[in-house]
Parts: sequence; structure tokens; C-alpha cells
Amino acid sequence: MTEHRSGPVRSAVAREAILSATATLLVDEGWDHLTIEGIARAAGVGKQTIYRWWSSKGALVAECLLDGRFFAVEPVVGDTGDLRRDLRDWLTPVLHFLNTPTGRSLLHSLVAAATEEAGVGAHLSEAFGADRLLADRLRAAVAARELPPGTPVDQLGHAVFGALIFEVLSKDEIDVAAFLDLVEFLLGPRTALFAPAAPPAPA
Amino acid sequence: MTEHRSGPVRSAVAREAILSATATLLVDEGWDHLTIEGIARAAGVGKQTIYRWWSSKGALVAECLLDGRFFAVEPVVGDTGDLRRDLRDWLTPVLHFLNTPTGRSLLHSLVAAATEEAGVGAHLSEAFGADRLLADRLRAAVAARELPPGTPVDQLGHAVFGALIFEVLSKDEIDVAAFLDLVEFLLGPRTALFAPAAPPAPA
Amino acid sequence: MTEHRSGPVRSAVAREAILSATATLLVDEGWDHLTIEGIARAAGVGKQTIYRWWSSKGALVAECLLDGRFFAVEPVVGDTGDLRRDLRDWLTPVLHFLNTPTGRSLLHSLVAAATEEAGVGAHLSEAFGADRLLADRLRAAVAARELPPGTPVDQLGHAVFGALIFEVLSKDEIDVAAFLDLVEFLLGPRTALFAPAAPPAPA
Amino acid sequence: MTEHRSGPVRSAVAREAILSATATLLVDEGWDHLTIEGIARAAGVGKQTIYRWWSSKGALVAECLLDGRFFAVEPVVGDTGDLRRDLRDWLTPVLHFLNTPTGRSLLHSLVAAATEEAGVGAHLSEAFGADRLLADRLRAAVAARELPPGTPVDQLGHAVFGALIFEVLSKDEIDVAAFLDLVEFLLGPRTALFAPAAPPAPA
DNA sequence: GGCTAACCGAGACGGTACGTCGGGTCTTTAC
DNA sequence: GTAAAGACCCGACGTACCGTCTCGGTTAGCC
Repeated sequence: MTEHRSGPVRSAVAREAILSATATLLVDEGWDHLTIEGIARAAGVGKQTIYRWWSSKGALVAECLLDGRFFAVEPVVGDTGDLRRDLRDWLTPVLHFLNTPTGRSLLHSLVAAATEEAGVGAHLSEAFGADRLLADRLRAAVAARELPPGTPVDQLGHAVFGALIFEVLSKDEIDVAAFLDLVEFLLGPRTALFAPAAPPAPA
Repeated sequence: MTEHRSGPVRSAVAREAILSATATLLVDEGWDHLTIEGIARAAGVGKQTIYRWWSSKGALVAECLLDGRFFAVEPVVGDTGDLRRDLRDWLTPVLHFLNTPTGRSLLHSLVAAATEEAGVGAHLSEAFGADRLLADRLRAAVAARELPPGTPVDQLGHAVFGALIFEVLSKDEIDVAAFLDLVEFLLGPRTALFAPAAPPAPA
Repeated sequence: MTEHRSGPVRSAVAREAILSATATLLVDEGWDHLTIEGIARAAGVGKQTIYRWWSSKGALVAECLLDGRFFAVEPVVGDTGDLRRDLRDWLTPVLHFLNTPTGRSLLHSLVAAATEEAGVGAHLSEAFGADRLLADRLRAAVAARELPPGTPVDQLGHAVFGALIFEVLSKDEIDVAAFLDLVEFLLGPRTALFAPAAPPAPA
Repeated sequence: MTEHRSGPVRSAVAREAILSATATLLVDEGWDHLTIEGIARAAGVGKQTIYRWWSSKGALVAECLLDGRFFAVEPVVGDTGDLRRDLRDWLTPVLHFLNTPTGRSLLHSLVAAATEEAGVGAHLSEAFGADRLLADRLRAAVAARELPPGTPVDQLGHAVFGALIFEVLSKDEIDVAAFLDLVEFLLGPRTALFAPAAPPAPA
């Protein structure tokens, strides 16, 4: 039973123009300064067309996020068998990007958007790859016994990302080396391979 | 030799009224909806008096934060000798507060403010006590060899706080138990006391 | 071939409310005290709607003037064949009106408006009827040879009106009798009818 | 019994600086744009010093007017025995001055001031010399029987000045020749010398 | 020589209004 | 029925001045 109605259908052209304008303006101008009128103007679209399909500028940003319009994230974290090294290799360029004005401002904007729109927060870490990419690598590390069984991989990924957010919010510049060290600490002591099942038995 | 200037002096009454109104309105209405006009109205003050002394609403919030106008933080984390237990005891009420509408909204507001005003971000963790209180307890734990020497206590505190922020931004409700487990994991495996000087040297 | 534009059209309701509020407020409060915000408030209209169509409060007053919103001027100056008497009959109530607080203040306001907005000055005398009404009667007088041929009727009307303005600006109260006498003098000596063509040629 | 009190006396320096600044600013910026704060700033004076001695900016302008700070009026209207020619000679440069931007704007400003401050209106014509100078010349003309006895000389002078004001308010530029013609008409027909006592007896 | 008062500059204060921007809704015309 | 254009009411922006009020400092003139 397909739903059908008369009249023209949602304009894909308009949708694309709107989301594209949103992403561009957010990056260029920041969350404050991002306005519906500005988006409509840049997209060559009526305001009503935006309001018809999205409830707020937060919703627009959330959809941009889902569409991956902000980062072209490296789709994988390498797996050389050395978890700590892999994470360093993956994190280092991310941290450097976040030390550029663009990177800082983009993260600021996305965090600001997240405070107003639940949908942005819910997908923020995914957009950075911290969700799937990082967690997957951690899961592999557990399987490979580089991390103890029972490690809360998803949460650990979020903690790393949370630390990153806080670092950006609270300092003028991320101390890359210190941050990498912190991540290393959070993973716990580098030990001999964990026994398959038994919990770590202190001597 | 102090610098002299004749003429009237800054009104302490106005300052207090403005900061107090700012704190109240931020808690009650949230960061968006917080307006200079609203603050002026609530404080019974001219707008110019605000602009004369603060450059933005972000600066106002930052000063409120420094004045500790948002939380009456428990001034200590207990020290029973059991770090994990002490942290649980300290964190639990904080987490529950952040699960109330007021708590959630306040953290959202402060994070939003931090994205616009560096000063807010710089003092956010202090306001929550995550800086001094938490780090001090961690330092004591290092001294008591509950944590390995060389633990980056300050950063660890920030990581915990960052994880907390991210949890609030990305979920509708904090899973208190899971978060406490995460913190426990971040502290590393519960081990016998660390040797005084030598770091654990895995083979 | 009219120029087309899609979209909504100027609201006649808003226009009427704005001009009506302007006229009322100008009469009641005076030129200073007349504010765009006050007009918008009284008209139940957004400020932007005013700024969209008028450039200043002067322009608003000018339009009110053109619409004849300040005076319901007696549409004719009587013509009994006696110019001086007709002018007295027409001027007397005007002068008395200008001796009331309302009349004085209205003329003050219009003159003040004229100093800021050329359009007000250009139509001031019309609004008082000094332009068409008075000049027409003078023209008739020239035709009837009550005034010499070549009398600059338009300018004479303006001079009478100018004298009136100056009287109101410079004195607390118009001396009605003296003003009427002045007008009589300005018309020149009451003479026998002027010869049709030849100007009076004194020896 | 003189009233006396201790303490310093009104500062002549401040008075001069304030009036001078007022005159300069009025000429340069116009009545609107003339502000107490601006005057205080330009005069290097506290606002209170202005408010202590004058009740409004209108009062300041009135005092400037009395001090003759706006025009250096030709102190006499010539008397060649030919009234019409003398008036032309005196009026022509005045009219040309009022056709300059400065002149126009100054008259506009003074008229605007007059609408707010009775004192300005009361002395406006004096400042232009229309009062004493013009009326004196007219009086002399009556004495010389160039004008009929009983001519309301003061009022006639005001009428000329009023016509001038209206001309400036209502047109972009004064038509000098037409204005001079008007004045000539207002003086009445050029006749043989009036008989000393008898009213003009038409043939 | 001190005291007292009024003067002065400076400028903070509670306000009102400015002219602009953007929000979200509604209306009109065109496709 | 969707879309562009944009007018509408509204609320906030940050600024300019208002007129009042403290300040600290500086003169008079009288005890």
C-alpha cells in the first residue's frame, strides 16, 4: 500500500542546497551567527521551506552530522596488533586538526549545537568516528587480549572523546603529547596478554 | 603608588544584583533565553551598566562561575583509604543531580557558555570541584600507592569530567552504574599496592 | 505592463494604523516625545514595519500631512466680493485655534518636523489651506481688481503664513487684532478698483 | 542687602567654553545631533556644570543667540533715502547666505530650537537683525513719508522675516529675485510721498 | 589657618529610544 | 501542494544620551 498524494514532491534540490549551506555556514561562521535566514539566503530557498522540514537549526546540524558533511573521517583505525600505537596514529592527526582555528571552531560549534539539540549530541561521537571506529578497535583489542575482558569498550571510547571535548573547551590549545599519554593511561597498564577468561589476578 | 581617578566608583550593589540575576536566570531559563535585557530587567539595572563592566553574557557567566554561584560543592572528597569507594561516594550524588532536569539543563547551559567564552571553559571543572577536589584525592591515592606513580592526576580528573559532559550531551539520562564502572576502569586495575618507586615492569 | 513580484503585499491595515497613531501622538505629545517605538506600540505594529516603508519620523509626519490628518480645513475661503473681510472671516478662527494649547503645540510640532524633513515643509502651507485656498481667493481678487494686476499671489499667501509661523514661534500668544491689521496692510492700500490694464501710475 | 555666600564663583572660562562649543556644534552638526554630552565633551567640562546653569540645550542656544554667536550681522541697514533699494541691498547677501548649506542648516537649527524653547523664538529676529535694523529703517521711511503713517513697522519686519523662514522651510532654495519682489510688494505701491497727516486719498 | 560651601572635572547610574537583525508565522504568486 | 519571496509582529541586540548622582579636588570668604 504505497502512500500517494498529488502535487509536487519534496524538492531534493532544495534539501541538498539547504544542508550544504548549513554545513558551510556552520564551519565558516560558527553556531552563533548561524541563522535560518542566512541558510535560506545562501541556499536560495524560502524560509518556510526550511521550517517545513526541520524544526530548528539544531535539527539541520544534526542531519548534516548524520550525512557526514563535516569530516571526511578516516574510515578505519589501523590494526597493527599494537593498540596503543594504532590509537596514537589515529588520534594524532585528529588532535592537530582540532588545534587549527577551523577545527577548534567546528568542535565548539558542534558542542554548542549539542547543548540545544539532543540529536546532535547523540551522533557527535559517531561523526568523529569515536563511536564505531574507536570502539571496534578496542573490541578487537579485547579479543586479542590486549585489554582485559569486560572492558567497557563503548564507554571507554566516549571517555576518550569526552576528554577531548573538555580539553578543547577548557584550553586554548590541546597539548597533543600530554593527551596521547592520557589516553595511554586510560587504557590501563601495558601488561602481558591477559588470560582468556580469568580476571587479572594480582600477585 | 596606586592609579587615581576622580569621580564615582563602581557600584557594588549593581554588581551583586547583576551576577545574582545572571546565575538565577541561567539556571531557570537556560543559556539560550539568557539575555542581557532580561538580566538588566531582573537586576533593576540599566543595560549600559552591564556592558560597562562585562563584554558579553559569556563573561557574566564566567564570573558567576568563579564566584561559585551555581553549586555549593561539597568541599572535599572523603578519604577512607579506598579510592574507588571515595570516588563513588562523591560522584553518586553529582550524577543524580545531573539526572534532574535542573542539573542537566545547568550543565548544558554551562557547556554552551564555554563554547562562546573561553573563561567559562577554563573554570568549568573547578566549579564542579573536578579540578581541585578530585585531583587532590587522586594525588593522595598516588601517595598512598593506590595509583601508580606518574599517574597524570590532573588530566585524569579532566577525563572523568569530560566523560561526564559527553554522557550528558549524548544521552537522555546518565546510566549511573555504568558511569561508575567506567570511572573504576579508568583508574586502572585494582592491584596490590604499587611498589614505592619502580613502575610495574611487565616482561 | 505592470512590474510583477511574487510574495505578500503591503498591509493596508498596518499603514492606516501607523499613520493614525502618528497623527494622534504628534498632536497629543508633540514632535519631541514622538518616537518610532511609541508609534509602533500605539499602532500594534513591529518597528520594522515602519522602517520598511518610511525612512524617519519626519517622513511619517509628511505623509500624515498629505493625507490631511491634522486639520479638517474649511475647504473654501468665502468670496463676498470684499477680500479683506473674507480673509478676516477665514483667518479669525484659525488664529484662535493657534492660540489654544493644542493649536500652538501642533504648529510647533509641524515646524519642528519641517526643519528635519523637507517633505513636511513643502506641504505645510497646503495643510493649513494657505496654499490653494488663500491663493485662490487672492487670485479672484486680482481678477476682480481688488488687488493690482501682477500681484504675486502665491508668494503673498506664503508671506501671510510665514508671518503666522513667526508670530507663533516668537510670542506666547498671537495678538489676533494686530495680526489681522498686519494682513490688511500687506494687501496694500484699499483703493478704488484698479484700472483693467494700466498699473497705477503716480505722477 | 546683597545675597552672599562663601565658595568659589561661577567659572567664566567654563561659561565661555560651553557657549562657544554650543555655537560651533550647532552650526556644524545641526539641532538634532546637538547633545549636552557632546557640548560637555567639546568644552572639556562636566555635564553637571552645564545643567547647573542652563535648563536645556534650548536655553544654551538662546543664550548663544543673545550673545550674537551665530551671525556677524551688518549693524545697519543703509539709508540712501530709497527704502526699496536699501532693503534690497541689505537682504541680498542675507538671502545668498541662506542659500548656502551652512546658512540653510543654521536657520533650520534655530527654527527647530525655537519650537522647543520660547527664548529662542523671542530673539530669533533680533539675531538676524530683522528686529531692530529692519524696523528702524522702516520707521525712518515712515518719517520720510516713504511709507504711510500708521504702518505697523515692527509687524511688517516680522512678516518679512516670517516669509523668509517659510521660504527656507518649504523650498530647496530661495528664489532671491522673487523674494525681493515679494518684499517690494509687501511694502505697498511706490507712491508719491504721503501727505504728512492725511490718509492716502486715491484719485 | 581652618572651616565651610559651592564650584569644577569626571563619569557611574537607571532609563528610553535608536536602527538592525533574526525568529517563527502567514500570505501571495508561480509552477 | 510545494516552492520562492517576503511582509508581518515580536524581542533582543549593542549604542547614544538623558538627567541625576556621587566622587575627589579646588577655590573663595568668614571665623
